Amino acid sequence: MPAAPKTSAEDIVAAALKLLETRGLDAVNMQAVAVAAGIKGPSLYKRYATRDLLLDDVAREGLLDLEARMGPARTVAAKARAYRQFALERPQLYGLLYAAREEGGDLVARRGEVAKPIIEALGSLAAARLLTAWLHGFVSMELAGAFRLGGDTEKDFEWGLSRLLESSGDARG
Amino acid sequence: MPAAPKTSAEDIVAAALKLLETRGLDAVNMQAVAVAAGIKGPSLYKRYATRDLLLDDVAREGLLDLEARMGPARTVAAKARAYRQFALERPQLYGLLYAAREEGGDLVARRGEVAKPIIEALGSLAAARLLTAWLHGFVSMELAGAFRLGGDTEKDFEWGLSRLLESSGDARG
DNA sequence: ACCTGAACACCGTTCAAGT
DNA sequence: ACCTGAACACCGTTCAAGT
Repeated sequence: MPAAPKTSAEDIVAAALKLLETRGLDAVNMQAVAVAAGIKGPSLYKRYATRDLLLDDVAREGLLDLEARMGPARTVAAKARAYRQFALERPQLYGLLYAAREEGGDLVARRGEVAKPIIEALGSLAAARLLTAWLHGFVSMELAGAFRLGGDTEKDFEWGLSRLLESSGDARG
Repeated sequence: MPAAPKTSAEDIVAAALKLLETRGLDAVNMQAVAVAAGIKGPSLYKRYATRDLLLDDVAREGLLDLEARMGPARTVAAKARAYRQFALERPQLYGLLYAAREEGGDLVARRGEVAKPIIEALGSLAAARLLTAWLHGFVSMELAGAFRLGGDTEKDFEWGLSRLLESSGDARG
């Protein structure tokens, strides 16, 4: 007899995302995700052959959220601020986005999608790499507590941003 | 009867570092590190209460290596190149350096030490944060394969570096 | 087709006992 | 003091059996 699914791909990824932000990456284990999605651990393997593949899908969903967040921002500066806000609001998810895993997956390509609007707006691959590297580095270090001692992180972000956008023709957001 | 140690802190960290670079972070487990250092798994807990504390010590050693590598470089540009070379040569170790773990540890402070010479040379905390954020972001993305498609990574690095050091009074290395 | 309980391997960690 | 074997908990993963 054909069997009715008790859950869906959306529910599974949503359950994993919730566990990730509320209890951290370690809490996103196959058993916990499965139960949160209404099934048992082993059943999850019908959909994801390994935990890494599940995490890839979680990251993919996170990248879509990030793109949606940056999309409406018209200037590069506004996109950069939206990027940072996303990382500050969902630090565990942001950490997952840049934790390289599966070789076979297309995560690397999907990460590249985030940078595309910036490359187009700046009109230069080198300039886009300068900005995106700084952006990723800045929020990574901020999340890791690297700026804990002294200084005004907010001001440093804005200062760096305007410094990097100098003479690049981007309207100030 | 007092018992003679079969190994030393140096041997343990060295064994862990070797496992890290040759077989990745997952291979740095308590059993494997212990055996590589000449003892059995449970004995390692006499020196490190948890695996995370062992990894903290490995990261601490890695940061000392990184500082030693950057030390001789006289200009900020040369320090930045040394930083990148270190990351490219020891990617697994570099990944470990910036993977936040123990709250109680002093790793965050030790990471700050690496930036100190750059802050001093540039004479501005904001300018140092701009450069170190870009540096960390650039090599992180490079290691993660973000620059896989198109462009000349080497040239982009040099371009970004000179762009960031413009009008900062740093002699070209 | 999809779900489940039972089982296995591996790893972090503890502990009582050895020297 | 430091080392060890045995044991436990937890988790990723497999599999035979259910519907």
